[in-house]
Amino acid sequence: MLKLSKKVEYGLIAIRHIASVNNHISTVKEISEKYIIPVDVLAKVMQKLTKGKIITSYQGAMGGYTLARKAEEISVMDVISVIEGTQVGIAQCFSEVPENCSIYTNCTIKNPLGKIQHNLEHVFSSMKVSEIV
Amino acid sequence: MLKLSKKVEYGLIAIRHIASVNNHISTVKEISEKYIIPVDVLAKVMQKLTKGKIITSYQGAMGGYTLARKAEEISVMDVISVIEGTQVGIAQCFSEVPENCSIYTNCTIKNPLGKIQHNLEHVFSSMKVSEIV
DNA sequence: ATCAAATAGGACTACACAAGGCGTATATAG
DNA sequence: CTATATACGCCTTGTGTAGTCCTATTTGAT
Ligand code: SF4
Ligand code: SF4
Repeated sequence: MLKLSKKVEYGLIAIRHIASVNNHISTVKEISEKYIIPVDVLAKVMQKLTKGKIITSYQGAMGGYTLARKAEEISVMDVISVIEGTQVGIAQCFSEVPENCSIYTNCTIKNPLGKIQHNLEHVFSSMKVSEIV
Repeated sequence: MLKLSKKVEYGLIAIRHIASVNNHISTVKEISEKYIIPVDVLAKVMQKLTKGKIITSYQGAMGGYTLARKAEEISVMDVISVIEGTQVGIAQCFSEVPENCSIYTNCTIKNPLGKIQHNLEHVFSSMKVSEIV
C-alpha cells in the first residue's frame, strides 16, 4: 500500500543513468547489467517511457535511448504517470470515475482526502530528475 | 499503486463518525449501515484501531466504541500505521530491512526517494481527524 | 546480402495482497 | 437467560505485481 512499483523505480534509475552520462545514448542491456535489473522488465519500461515522450528511442544496431527533454523538465510524477498508464490517485474516486465507488454518496472523507491527494501530487511533481543525478 | 486500502478509508470514516457525534459510544452495526460498509470488514478494522489505542472498545450489550484520544491528537498517519500494521514506505527499503531489496547496493535513487518519503509522511501526519469532521 | 545488435511487443506463469464472507467464542446489560 | 455487542480465526475470490519466454522489426557494419 502506498508503495511505488518496481517498474517506476527501474524507470527512474534508467532515466537518472542516462542523465548522468550527459544524455549519451544508452542501451537496455547496459543499464540492466549495471543496476542488476531484469532485462525484459526494463525493456518494457523503456518502451512505455518512449511512448510517453520522456525518452527517445533509436532502433537497430548502435541504437538505444536518450532523454527526450532536459532533466529539469522531467518530474517524478511524469515518470509515474507514463509507466502506470492510469491516473494516480490515493483513492478510487480520484483515479477512476467517482461513481465506481459504491459508497461515494455516503462517503464523508473524500474532501479531506482530496486535499491530501493535492499535496501528494505537489510532492511528486516538484521533484525533478535533475535533482536526483 | 499509491492507493489507500479500503480498510484505511473505512477506519477514517468510522473515526470521523464517532468524532462527529461528540464521542458518544457507537457500534459497528450502526456505522456499517449508515455508510454501507461490509460489517465484518469494519469490525476487524475497529479491532485493529482498538489494539492501536486509537479508539476504546466496550464489550457486551450496549457496548461499542469511543475515541481513545482527542480528535486533534489523531492523525491520518496514525490510522494508516495501525490498520496496515507494517511501516508505511513508498519503497521496499523504507518499509522493510533495506537488504531485502536485491539491488539495494546498486540503487541510485534511494536517497531522493527518501526525501519524497519524508515529505509524504509530513502530509499524512499533519492532517488530523479534527480537520475532517 | 548477411549478420549481429538493438528496440517493439505479445503471451504466459507465479505469487502476493486486497476485499469480503462465514463461523464461533466471549463479554455484559437487562 | 437472552439479546446485543466485540474478538478473532479461516477461507474464497479477484486483482495487481514481477518476471520469463518468444517472436518480429529495425539498422549499422562487414
Ligand atoms: S468516495 Fe470515499 S470511499 Fe469511495 S473512494 Fe473516494 S474516498 Fe474512498
Ligand atoms: S533500494 Fe532502490 S530499488 Fe530497492 S527499494 Fe529502495 S529505492 Fe527501490
